[in-house]
Amino acid sequence: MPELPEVETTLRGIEPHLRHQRITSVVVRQPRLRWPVTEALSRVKNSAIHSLHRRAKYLLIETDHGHLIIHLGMSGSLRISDPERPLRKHDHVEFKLSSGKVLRYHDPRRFGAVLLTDEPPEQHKLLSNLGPEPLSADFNGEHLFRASRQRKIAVKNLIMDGHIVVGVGNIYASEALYLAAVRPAKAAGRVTAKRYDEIAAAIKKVLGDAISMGGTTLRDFVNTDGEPGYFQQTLNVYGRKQQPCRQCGTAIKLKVIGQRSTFYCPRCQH
DNA sequence: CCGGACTCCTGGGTGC
DNA sequence: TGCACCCAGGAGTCCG
Repeated sequence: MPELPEVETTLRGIEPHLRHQRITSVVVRQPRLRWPVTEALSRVKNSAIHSLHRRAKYLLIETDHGHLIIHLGMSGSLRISDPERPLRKHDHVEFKLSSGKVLRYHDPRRFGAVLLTDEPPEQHKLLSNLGPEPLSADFNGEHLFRASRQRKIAVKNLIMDGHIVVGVGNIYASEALYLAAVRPAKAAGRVTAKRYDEIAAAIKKVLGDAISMGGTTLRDFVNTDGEPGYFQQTLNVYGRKQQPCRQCGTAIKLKVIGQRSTFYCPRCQH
């Protein structure tokens, strides 16, 4: 399940293979993704790729004929491949490149998206109301503190709200709150400024470490079937229900918050 | 505006 | 080994 570090790792993996390329054709095998992949996508045929960027978990590919906006949902991946390589089940969209390689979008659960927009991507409605990037200087404890006043939602839901800060998925939300020693269910409006400093720092650490890890284990994105080095970092709480806390030995608890599994140490986190 | 529920989908795990 | 069942999850959308 790609979280922000995996999306960043994907970007870094495919970027060298797409830079200075032209898209020579587009094949859509399964148009039913999060939003239908329409015929309009074929407009990128015969256009040059100028740049790749990431905003939140969206990959943005600038071409002569608009920006491709790609989201991996929770099971999506992008891979550079040789065209004669056999298709895998769920290889839904393919871009042929002037290099002779192809970029394949693969997504078993089809929660992802492949869109094309004429607008500057930051003005697209999916991107226009997003909060700051978690690793940017705009994101800090003060930002969280201000955004959380009068809010009754659980602090975990606050940090997972893309309007507040982008890129904090379910796994890293639990991990960051563990590092910050804050109970996930605590009302966001009742968390102090000081503790938001710790939460912001923990988010930066968890995501930053995961990106470094992705970078160091980055596989060749060409012709690999395996996933790149996702989740190699040691998780402290996520998925560790009933297992001992690494700091104090207390059994890790599982609690569903906002329909999502949430893990925490009842002794270390308050 | 806010909070919470619902929704899309398939693979993997479990229990019988 | 097969089958029914349940669950996971990003994030947009809807409802009260």
